[in-house]
Amino acid sequence: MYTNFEKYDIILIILQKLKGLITIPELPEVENVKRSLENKVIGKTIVGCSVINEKLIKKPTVQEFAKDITGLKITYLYRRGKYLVFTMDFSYELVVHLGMTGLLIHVNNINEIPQKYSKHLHVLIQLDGNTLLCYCDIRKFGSLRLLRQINPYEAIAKMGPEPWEIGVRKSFKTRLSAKKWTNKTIKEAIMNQEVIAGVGNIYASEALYASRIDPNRLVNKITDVERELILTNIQDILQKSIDLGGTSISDYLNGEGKKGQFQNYLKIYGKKKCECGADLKTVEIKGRNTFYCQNCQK
DNA sequence: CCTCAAGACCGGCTGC
DNA sequence: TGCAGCCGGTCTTGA
Repeated sequence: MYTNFEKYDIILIILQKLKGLITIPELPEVENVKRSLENKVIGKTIVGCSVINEKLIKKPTVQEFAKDITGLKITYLYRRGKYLVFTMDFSYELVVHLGMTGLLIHVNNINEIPQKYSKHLHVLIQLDGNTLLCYCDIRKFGSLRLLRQINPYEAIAKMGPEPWEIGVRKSFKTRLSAKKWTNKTIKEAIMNQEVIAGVGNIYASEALYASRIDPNRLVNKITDVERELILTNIQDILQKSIDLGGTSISDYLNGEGKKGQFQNYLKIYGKKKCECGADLKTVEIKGRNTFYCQNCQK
């Protein structure tokens, strides 16, 4: 089926099967969506909008969303954490979150949407030049918000630093030192978007494994050196995944059937055994499945 | 007013 | 074949 992708402008590839688990769009995947999409949509004017499933439109009302977005020109596209933000004329912003199974795809015709997603098409945005920006979502965990720039989206306003922004080390450590985290586990803390942007369940597990730190440890027991190490590993792992994710999308477009290379570098998430040979443990932290090695992570 | 844990939201998939 | 339960990012709810 991958050969079919050759003629499609696939913007996001998700649902890579991994021992019963799935990869969901976290920072690296959303970054690749942004890079793939920006050249296609910047400068385009929205000439129409159809909302098939109203549940995904969070702001404003569905009727207002479709009416207000029509006629706006997309001037810029950026990523903030796991959110995609389309900057528009007249100080509007379209804020999109892909949830777990969101797909943003730019096509000439809705028939080009992969079959798997076509029955989960929820929002159709017509661009000038007769192309379509489609939002599909199997589990409907995603969201679209059309906002005025003067009223920033709260989740983004209070979001922690981007992993590579200037001052991230200081900001990360300051936020991690907040009273609310002292008796929480380190994994829960780094998964929270207010501590650092873009880290989800998979990358939290991987970064803590790379840091040799037990995800169950409480934040107030994590030394300053260890906090630095965690941030460094978050940066390295996310960057590597961004780079590999780009390769993956390119492979799909080329119809080579490759599933991307990032999963080949996973050390812990979804695994049964550690590289050291020990059986991995799983524990539920904040309702999320957490993998770690009792031998390597202390 | 605040914090915060738990529940809700979903449907493809697995396993019994 | 049927169906309960798993999975998880974010928002909502209620204590």
